[in-house]
Amino acid sequence: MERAQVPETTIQRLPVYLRCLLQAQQERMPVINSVQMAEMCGSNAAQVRKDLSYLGELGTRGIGYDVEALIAHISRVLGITERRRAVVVGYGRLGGALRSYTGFPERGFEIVAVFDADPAKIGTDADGLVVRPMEELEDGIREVGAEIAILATPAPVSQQVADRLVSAGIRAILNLAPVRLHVPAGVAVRQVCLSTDLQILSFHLAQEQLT
Amino acid sequence: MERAQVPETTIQRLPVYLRCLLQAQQERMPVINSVQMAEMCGSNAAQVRKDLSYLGELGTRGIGYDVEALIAHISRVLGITERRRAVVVGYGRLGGALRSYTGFPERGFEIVAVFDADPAKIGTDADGLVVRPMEELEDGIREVGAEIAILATPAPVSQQVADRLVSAGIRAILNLAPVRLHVPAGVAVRQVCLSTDLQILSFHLAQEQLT
DNA sequence: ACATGTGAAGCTATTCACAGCC
DNA sequence: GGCTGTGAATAGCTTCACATGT
Repeated sequence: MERAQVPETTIQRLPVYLRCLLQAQQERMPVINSVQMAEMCGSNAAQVRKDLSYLGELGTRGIGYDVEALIAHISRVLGITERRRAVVVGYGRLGGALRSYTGFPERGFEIVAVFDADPAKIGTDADGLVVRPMEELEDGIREVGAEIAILATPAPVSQQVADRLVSAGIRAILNLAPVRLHVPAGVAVRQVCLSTDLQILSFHLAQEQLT
Repeated sequence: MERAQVPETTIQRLPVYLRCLLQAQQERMPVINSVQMAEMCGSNAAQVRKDLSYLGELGTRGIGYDVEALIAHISRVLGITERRRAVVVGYGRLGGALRSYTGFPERGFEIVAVFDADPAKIGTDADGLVVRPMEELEDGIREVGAEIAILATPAPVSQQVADRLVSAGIRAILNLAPVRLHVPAGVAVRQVCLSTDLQILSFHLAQEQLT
């Protein structure tokens, strides 16, 4: 293992840096420095430098960071130099929105299959893909070579679907249902819960209101 | 200021505790202890106790925590004893999914208005609400007394819409567009970016793959 | 006996400040 | 002179371990 260990907090900021670098690239900036990056992504210069230094010595003293090179490097660290294949499981309103979200392809991801349990949806069009039945989940995942699953099923069934995803070889799950998933070690899960975010916002409103 | 200062990390876990307590309530558990809570929400007992202790002395030594009382207390801290009113801005596929998401009402939130810029959508039904034009944004927000905005507009216009939300008195924004919003102090923003989450998952896949 | 609440210890992350290099 | 990379200092979070109360 060459790369010592990039802290998890740093990893979580890499996508932000990448976004800001892509913007700089569009603005035809050949080089960017830590102060500019910090401004663009709402951080501070020392943090940016420290984070990037975990990935290697990527900058040039007195100059800054080469935008192209840094984009390439962060993309490599994030493992998105090739587009990664993902499946959407649960084609309700949220699953539908995710399937047709245009931001994924340009950020390194491709939706390659869609599954749902509802017989009325099976076989219908999902923005260019066909909605497949849950019975085909394991085979379908192997067929298309998907590595990531976006889980947009109803909360009560999410755990059992997750178990099947894992047994089909999925190692990364983005869970949109408000339940904690139990998965074996080696499987990465990220939880997105909009109600949770709203409740945190509500806390801040409540704080202000007790003036 | 009576309540010393609840750490931000603790606040972020309160919604998780609340979810787990509601589950305990449904299972007719009158009392729960820190070990059980930790198991249910994937934390550890010391963390649970420390977090809850920031809110006051809510447990009984030798017994544990009264489920009902703790639900009430956390709800109060999160400011969701009354349902908070939110507007959805941007009624595309994502905005549509959010508007009809049934999880909000039971977690303390109510969508009270929907706005969009597209003339073809204005006036149409949004699951029981009427899609209103962006021209009515400020007046509409004041009219319905909304405190929170869920921002699901295209990335390029999100900042200018956010500015208008703030000038209309909104103090909490849930931003679903992949751009950093600049807002004045006193306005809380939470950023949800699914591409970011996928990229973090991709990093973990990449780590494993370099075996 | 049992489980909370909490100082203290240990650990991780952020910020500072400057040496090192262009 | 300017900007990176980084050890040192600081701040913040988590875990431990036990005194405290039921």
